[in-house]
Amino acid sequence: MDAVPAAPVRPLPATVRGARTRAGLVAAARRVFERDGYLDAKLTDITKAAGCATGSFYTYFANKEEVFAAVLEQAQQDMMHPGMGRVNDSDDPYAVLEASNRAYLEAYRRNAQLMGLLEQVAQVDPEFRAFRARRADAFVRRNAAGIADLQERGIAAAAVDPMLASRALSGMVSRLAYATFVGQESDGDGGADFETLVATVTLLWANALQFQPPNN
Amino acid sequence: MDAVPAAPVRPLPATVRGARTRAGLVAAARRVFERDGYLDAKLTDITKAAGCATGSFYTYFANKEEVFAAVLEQAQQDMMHPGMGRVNDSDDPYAVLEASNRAYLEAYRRNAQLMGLLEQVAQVDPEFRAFRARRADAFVRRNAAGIADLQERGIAAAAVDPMLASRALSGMVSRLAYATFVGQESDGDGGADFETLVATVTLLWANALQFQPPNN
Amino acid sequence: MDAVPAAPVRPLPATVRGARTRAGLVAAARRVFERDGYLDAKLTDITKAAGCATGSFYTYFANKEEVFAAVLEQAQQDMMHPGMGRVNDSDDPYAVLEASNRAYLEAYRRNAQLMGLLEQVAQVDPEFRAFRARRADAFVRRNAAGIADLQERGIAAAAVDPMLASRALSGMVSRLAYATFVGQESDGDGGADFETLVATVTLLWANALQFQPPNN
Amino acid sequence: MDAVPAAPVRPLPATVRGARTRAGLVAAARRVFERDGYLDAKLTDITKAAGCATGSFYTYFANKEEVFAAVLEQAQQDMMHPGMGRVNDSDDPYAVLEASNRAYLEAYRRNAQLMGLLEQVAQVDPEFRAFRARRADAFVRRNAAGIADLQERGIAAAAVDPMLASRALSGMVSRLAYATFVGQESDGDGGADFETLVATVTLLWANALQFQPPNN
DNA sequence: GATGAATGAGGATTCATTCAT
DNA sequence: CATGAATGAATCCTCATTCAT
Repeated sequence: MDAVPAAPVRPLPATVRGARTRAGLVAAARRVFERDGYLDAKLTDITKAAGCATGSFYTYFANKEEVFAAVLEQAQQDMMHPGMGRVNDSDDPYAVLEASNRAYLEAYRRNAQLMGLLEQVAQVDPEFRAFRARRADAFVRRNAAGIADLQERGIAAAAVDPMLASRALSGMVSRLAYATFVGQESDGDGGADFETLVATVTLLWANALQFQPPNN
Repeated sequence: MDAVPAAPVRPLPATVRGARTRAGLVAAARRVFERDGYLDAKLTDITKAAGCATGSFYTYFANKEEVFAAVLEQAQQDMMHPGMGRVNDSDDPYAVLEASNRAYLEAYRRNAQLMGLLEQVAQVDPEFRAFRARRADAFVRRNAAGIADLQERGIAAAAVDPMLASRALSGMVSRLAYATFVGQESDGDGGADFETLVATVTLLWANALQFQPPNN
Repeated sequence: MDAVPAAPVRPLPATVRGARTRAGLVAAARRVFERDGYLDAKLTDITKAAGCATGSFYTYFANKEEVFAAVLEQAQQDMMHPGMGRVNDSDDPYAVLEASNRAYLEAYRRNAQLMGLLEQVAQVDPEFRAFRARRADAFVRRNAAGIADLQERGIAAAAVDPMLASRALSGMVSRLAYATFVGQESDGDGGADFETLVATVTLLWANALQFQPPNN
Repeated sequence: MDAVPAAPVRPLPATVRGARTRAGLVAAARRVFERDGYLDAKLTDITKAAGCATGSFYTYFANKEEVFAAVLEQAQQDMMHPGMGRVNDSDDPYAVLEASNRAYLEAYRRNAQLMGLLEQVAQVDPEFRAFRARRADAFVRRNAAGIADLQERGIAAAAVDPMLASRALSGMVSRLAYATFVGQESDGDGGADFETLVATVTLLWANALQFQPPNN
């Protein structure tokens, strides 16, 4: 589920050589994309960086979108953010929330360049716009479920629609992640240190939902 | 202040005719941009839409960026969001916050297409990236000042760095605005009705900062 | 005689204001041509430099060639080189030759930029190519007549066709003038000092024709 | 040494087909340049003449300058003028001089169109202006060395600075070559026959330096 | 599978010249 | 006479994609 777009079940290379070439292209593509941006990346730059001929590209991909999809796919596992799926744990909800936020922000930071790239591509290619929307939506839904659960258990006291609240709060986190890790531009600091980030975001989130102290 | 980029003090047309042509071009540009997106907009489409010759475009603008800057400039007043600058009013802080959020979201909704466009252009043109960053920063700072004020007055009880909190909460609002008004994509509703939006966002914000009930 | 081309008897301005505008345009044109070169000079730069409207240009000139012709015409008097027309003077032929060369080189030096311009325009516009050829030819013929005269009088002993010799020797001088005063490029010295130039050129010329010492 | 400009070590085609196409483009370019002149030559005319697509041009050259450089390069060997480098031969200096002049003029005549083209391009493109200057300078220096040698050996009696004399006399020859072979313009003859040219130029040169009869 | 040359549609940009005011 | 906005033909150059070797 959540398949990367533009990947029409092209059979993976049969030969070992083929696999190597394809892998080289994907790696080169990621490098070139991160260096030049998606739009300014030329297919020939990618093949040049991969050390193979222009034509070889088309043995494995139909176009730029497809390589980008492959790059994304390759990074997916790492980008999978745990979310708040396990909020109804025996653990302290606040701690769970904090762990979730930390995991999300860490993953974002690790793949910051790629996330920035995805943002760029989404502005340009409808398929990736949809892809991004799907991912965001999954994240939002997971968090919405968590919120609803906390509300039911009386831990989140705020009387808000879980879905809308999740949209707002999940957005708050992802926005901050983008601003901090991608849009650094020049500043140098701009963003507080990582732990402060996690702590603040978690606190705001918990406050917003009016987390109640565990009653026991 | 907060000048739109790529606008190197090109003298405005001296003649009435010139002013009319220029205005026509800006209007046409906005239409074409909103219809085709920034990247797919052809200069000739703009002149065609404006009903003038290709060359006339270059009487007023050096390139696409410059017209886009002009489009932006023309929309600036309306996009000016009041912010929370007057939080320390005699009014109820919660009401002030709500008014501020409503104003922001209304302005965003009114200029949704343009905001989407700006997002797109920012991904492509560093000057507009900087411009967007400047605007966002101004918004964040204003809100940070408001938060600090509320903290001093004991109304906002949460022990958070005002700047970071503002970054997070301002981001929450703008992100939601973008998702709601620009990224509607397909779903018919997707977003709750406008008033619910305002109410929820305001509630989450106030909760996050632990607004205290007015003591009287 | 020796009319500058592209000057189709356009009536000079009737009004005083007109005369002033025209003069301003010619002066501005010379400045712009010398600064940007003929090809890169834009008509609008000229009008801008002259401080008048684009359209005004066409009140006095039909195109770039015509202004350039006017610029040339205005400089003609100064560029008129005395030549060797008076070689059969009572004066010492060597002294006459030297005076002639000095005069030519001085005139060239004074109008070096313009001469370079003319060279450039001649490469581009057939009319000015012809003009330059006419001027060169006149110079050559005058010198050829001088040479023939000296030969008849037994002063120039070399048995050469006067016309061909003049072509060679006149070319020698003008070439050196161009190389020295126009094509300096970078060197800094490149050319010996002016008097050495005159002396050497004169000596070579006299030697080439085997000037005989005055027999008396 | 004496590299043609604008040729940034673009690797020559790897394939035979590539070499053929490139060669075809260079040949076509020369034809078009000679037909239309450098400035009026359109890139598409060149590809059309070469029978290939517009884009193929850019596989081998970045722009007009680069093809022109290639055309020049291809003609270099033939344009290499022997000069007077071997004046201190056992041969009769006069004969050596004459041979040198003949060789120079023959090479010039063979490549007259190209020389004219170079003159034109030099007026327009600084890189080629420098190139022309370099070539001219090499020629001048070689001849200056020859003159100095003759002076030392007492053959050239004229008391002139060898460098300046070479500048003048080399210029005389090249100027005459240009006037004769390139600037023919209209006149049917204009220039005497080739042998007369060689003889006259040689005589004037030898006289100018006051060649002494071999003493034996 | 790999190679890399060939393709060519498509769009931005320039600037001399006109002409209504 | 002066003004300056409007015109639009004309070219350069890019680069994703194909295909013969």
